Amino acid sequence: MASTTKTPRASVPRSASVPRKRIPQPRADSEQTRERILDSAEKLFAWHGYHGTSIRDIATDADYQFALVGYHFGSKLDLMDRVLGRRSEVLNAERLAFLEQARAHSKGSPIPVRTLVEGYVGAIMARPSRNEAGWRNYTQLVGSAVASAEWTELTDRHFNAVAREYLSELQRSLPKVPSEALHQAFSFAVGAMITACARPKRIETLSRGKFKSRDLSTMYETLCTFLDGGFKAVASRRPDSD
Amino acid sequence: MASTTKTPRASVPRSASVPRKRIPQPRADSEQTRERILDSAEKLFAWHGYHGTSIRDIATDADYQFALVGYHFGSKLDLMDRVLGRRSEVLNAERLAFLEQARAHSKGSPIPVRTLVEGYVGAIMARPSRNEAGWRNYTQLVGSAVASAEWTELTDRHFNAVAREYLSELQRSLPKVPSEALHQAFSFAVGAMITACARPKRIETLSRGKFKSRDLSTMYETLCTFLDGGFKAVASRRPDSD
DNA sequence: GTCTATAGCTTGATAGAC
DNA sequence: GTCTATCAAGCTATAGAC
Repeated sequence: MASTTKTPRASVPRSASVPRKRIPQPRADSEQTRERILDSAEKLFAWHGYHGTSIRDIATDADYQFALVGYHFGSKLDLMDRVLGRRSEVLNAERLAFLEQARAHSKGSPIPVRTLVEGYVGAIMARPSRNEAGWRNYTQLVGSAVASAEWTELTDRHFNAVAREYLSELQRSLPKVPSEALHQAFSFAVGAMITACARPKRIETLSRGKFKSRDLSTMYETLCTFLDGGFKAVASRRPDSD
Repeated sequence: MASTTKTPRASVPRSASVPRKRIPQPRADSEQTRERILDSAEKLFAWHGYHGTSIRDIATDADYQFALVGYHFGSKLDLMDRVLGRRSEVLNAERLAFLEQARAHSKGSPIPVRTLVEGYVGAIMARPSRNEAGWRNYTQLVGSAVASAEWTELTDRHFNAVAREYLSELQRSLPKVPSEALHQAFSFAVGAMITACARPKRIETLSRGKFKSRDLSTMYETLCTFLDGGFKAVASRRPDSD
């Protein structure tokens, strides 16, 4: 399972006793070790689920002894939290930056729905870099975490703050939509996005192999159109009269 | 965890040696036992995931000894399959019946997109009976199964056939939409539906408790509008000219 | 059909050498 | 920072009594 090329750390002569070895700050390769463990955990959690993956599996995949995982991350649950957090921080920062830019650009007038959708969805789907294996595993993991009851607390903590920012901006753009319906629509949109990310191959099996599901950016355009249309349909629905 | 009232089977004097006891056909209460085990498995799989639930947990919840689960269902995986299959058969039958009826009603002309959406989504969300605990657990379980890589084979097997029926009917209603885009749109719709089913409380946490997410039928109307709008937006998109 | 008992394995965590 | 060794607890599966 693990064919990762591991730099032969042992053979690097780290000058046995460096003149001033101060505080036990992370060594040069410590960070690299942590990253490789996170990569493996991310991959295995994504493919076999949290409980379906053992710490031993992770350590083996990363090519370390399994006690090291505990040393660096504490409990298995803490590890899961770090896996989710590592890239959610990137996503959150990008989505907020996009929002700031859109706000600046529109100078107080409402931001088009399509733009908001593109900002939120684009962060995870439109960047070519997001098709690197690590990100694919991550989106897959987040997709199943968001859909499962077990991880509500964790995913809420990592994603809700920014989601609320977009939601309130959406409300400004669609002032006539009742807030409850908008919350519902937003969660539909997130659901569509997240399962598209988590299981991009669904198109392949549904069409019996007729359509190869190349990568996420293939779906990005259609998804934005779909969601934009969805929001607008909810917006133009006649007010409930019953 | 288990407060299920269990009929005291032991005290029912089942006439120790019935005149003609033929083949070991399921006894009267055998089916009831199987159902109760399935109910417990469904609930626990939904809340803690497949690997997060042990056969012991299931047996305890159902108030039986854990060896009995193996006796009735074989391996844990077979049990999962039965849990998924039990209600998917109901859903599939209803969705197909709806489709038949819609076809008969429209006499050869295309069925409106909104109608197709209502048929597919309605089977799982619009029936008040679907808010019974068992169905709620089931939708939650299906939601996480569909979103996770582990269960692709299983969920495909249980749901794809009917999904394809709806998909081809959608294509007849929206003949100008490229087949690939329609496949994508359909999987977005399923994603939105399934996460709405799996995590209906998302609205609650997103709105910080402002909106109680009563039950699935509350969202049904908005979801149909949203999806209908999504399909139509994809349909009216100018053909890609790049 | 249901229960008791147990075999054989894997798990998460940690103590301690280097 | 990394590895070896070990632990108690939990797991699935099954054999056999009733």
